[in-house]
This record gives sequence, C-alpha cells and structure tokens, in this order.
Amino acid sequence: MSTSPGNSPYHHGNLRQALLEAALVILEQQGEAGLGLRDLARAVGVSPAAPYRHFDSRAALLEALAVTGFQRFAARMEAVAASQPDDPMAAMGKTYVVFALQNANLFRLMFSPQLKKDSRPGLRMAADAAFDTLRHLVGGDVKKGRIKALAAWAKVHGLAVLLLDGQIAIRAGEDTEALIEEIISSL
Amino acid sequence: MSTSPGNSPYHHGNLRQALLEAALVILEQQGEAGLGLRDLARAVGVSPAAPYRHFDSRAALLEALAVTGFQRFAARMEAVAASQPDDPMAAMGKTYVVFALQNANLFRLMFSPQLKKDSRPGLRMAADAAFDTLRHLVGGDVKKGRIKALAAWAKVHGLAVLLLDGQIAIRAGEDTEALIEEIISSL
DNA sequence: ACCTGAACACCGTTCAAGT
DNA sequence: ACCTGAACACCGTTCAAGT
Repeated sequence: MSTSPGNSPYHHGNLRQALLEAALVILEQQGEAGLGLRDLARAVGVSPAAPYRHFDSRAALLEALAVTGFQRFAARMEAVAASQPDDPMAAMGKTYVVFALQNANLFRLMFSPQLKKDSRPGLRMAADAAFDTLRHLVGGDVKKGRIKALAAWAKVHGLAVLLLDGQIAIRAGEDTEALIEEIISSL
Repeated sequence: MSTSPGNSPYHHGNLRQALLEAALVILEQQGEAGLGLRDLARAVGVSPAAPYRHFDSRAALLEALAVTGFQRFAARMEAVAASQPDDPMAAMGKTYVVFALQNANLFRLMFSPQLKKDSRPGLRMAADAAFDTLRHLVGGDVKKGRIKALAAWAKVHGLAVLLLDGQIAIRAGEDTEALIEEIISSL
C-alpha cells in the first residue's frame, strides 16, 4: 500500500503498538486462553520470535494489556466524576459495572489470578491509580468512611464479577442496566 | 506396604480419587497454572496417559475440582445456616469470605473464566446448588427481597475477590476477620 | 536496532499395545 | 477394564544469524 517512511504499518517502528492492538482484539474475541504468542505474531505478520523484542514473556504481554485496561477504566471513572452527577456513588458504580460487561475479557484479565499483582509492581500501580477516583469519592469522610467505601466498592465489584460469570440470572425481558442501578442504589 | 485386594493405594481401583486428591494439593500450593496433567500423573505415580481413563481433558479435571469446591462451600454454608446464628446474613457472609481466603486457589478456580459455566452444566448446577442456601436466606421476602439479596451477595462476593486480589489493603496490625465483619454489617 | 529461521524443552492428547 | 509407551501437534522461549 504505502512504503513512505514513518507510516509503513508493521515491520518498522511500532511493532509493539501493533502487537498490543491486535492482542486486545484477540483477547476480546477469544479470551485469554486463545491469545497465543505465535497466533498473535501471525496475526501481525511477523515471526514467532519477534514479540520477544518488545515483551519479555507472554505474561509480560498480558500484564501490558491489563495495564491498558486499568488506564481505560480509570479514564471512564474520571470522566464520570468530572461530570458531577447527582449521585456520584451511583453513577460511578454503574460505570464500573458497565465497563466490566462491555470489556468482559479485558476486565477478567485485569483481575486474573495469573497476573499476581504482588510480583508485578507495574500492575499494582495501574490498579491503584484506577481506583483512586473511587477512593477519593468516599474518602472525604475519613472517620467511618473507609468501611462504607470498601463496602460500596465490594458491592459494585462483586456485582460486576457475578454478572460476568452469568451467576446473577437476568430474567426474560429484564433490563440489565435497570437491575444494576437498583442493586447499586439499594441501601 | 500392602497388596491385599481392595486397598492397594494406586494403580488399582481408585485412581480417579487419588488424582483428585493430589490435584487439590497441587492446586492450593501452585495455583491452577502449576497444575499440569503430566505433573499430576507423576505425583500419583502413573503414566501421563493414565488420567485420560478418568477425565476427558485437563479442563474436565479442573471442572471436577471446581465442583468439589462448590460442594465444600455449600456444606459450610449449610452448617452455618443450620446453627441458627443471631444474624444469619452476617454469619453466612463471614463464612463465605473466610472460605475464599482459606481456599484461595480453589475459590479462584470455582470462578475461573477458563471454566465457562455456560458450556458446563455440571459446574453450573454445582454453583447454583452452593448458592441455594444463601438464596433461601433472603428469599423469604419475595417482593423487594431479590434486589436486597443480590446486593448482599454481590457485596460479600466482591469483598472476597478483592481481598484475594490483595486489592483491599490490610493495615499493619489490623484484624482481617474484624474488618470483614465490619464491612459485611455496614448497612 | 530489530527481525528471521531453526531449534529446544515441554505440554495436552491420542492410540496401539500390554496386563 | 485399566494402564503403559511412544508418538503427534503445538506452544513458549532461546539464540545464532541476517538486514
């Protein structure tokens, strides 16, 4: 198509970025188990060994994807907080759950047991940063606020996870978003 | 040790059971990723192909482990319910979270995205059965009860998951169980 | 500096053969 | 009926070699 320097699609310059983008697509379509390094390399049109110039291992690639996920998540949460909704907790909670449902496999990867945050400071930092907006929201009242904040966070996170797992049954003709709002605003 | 028929440890009769028991140990020690079929076979003293007489695939083995997990979980929940505690919701919630922390990798496996319950009716049934006690608890009031029940479930489940992920920071010298109780009983 | 080609160790799985 | 031994396809990863 084009051979002008600086915008030849792959093989030059931005393979790392190309890998990440292709990986995100494969991840959402096939899930983490379907994201092989060789398949990814093939999808990008590069040799099986090429990704190793940009990622130390498959785990490092997954970590980079999870970090991206936390960044996108953080951007959404900040946007909602900045929009000054009537009920900030409810609005952010809904955004939280909707993000999980819209980016199912990415969200799962962000909390995958395979990516132990204890041994991956980069992931931990990204996760902490992503939850900062949430923490600041209820963190105002420092006294009893912590317990309430943690309880609200747990409720929202648990709702997201149980919905992803298909564990909370949606009844025929039921509006999922309405159910989410009801559960979040309950108590 | 003994060659009397009916109780020779392996190679006869109960290889399936032996595999499951060894797998549970490896799972809790090494995590799901560290649970290879070949390693498992070696641990039990059997050839790499032997497990296939009892499990169709590695996924089927993991599913069987997860089912066991749900059964153990259900047993705990039923025991608490049967003990008629002052505050059933609080007692069961605490049991829920403590089970998750005490059986970390098994609990993670029970909700692993790798074991999609949509395509595994056995797993779905085991999971549904495990949550039955919980459902019956708040299912008494059918009107607005569902939303409240789901909210309580989500809070407890989210707390378990976030604690497992190390996302909820335990402060120095803080009592984890006390924190769990506080969060569960908050509103 | 970045990528290729070929190799290595390893894994899940299959299958003919043993007992 | 249950297990072994050997093989197959495949994967993550490494490394010398190319450009």
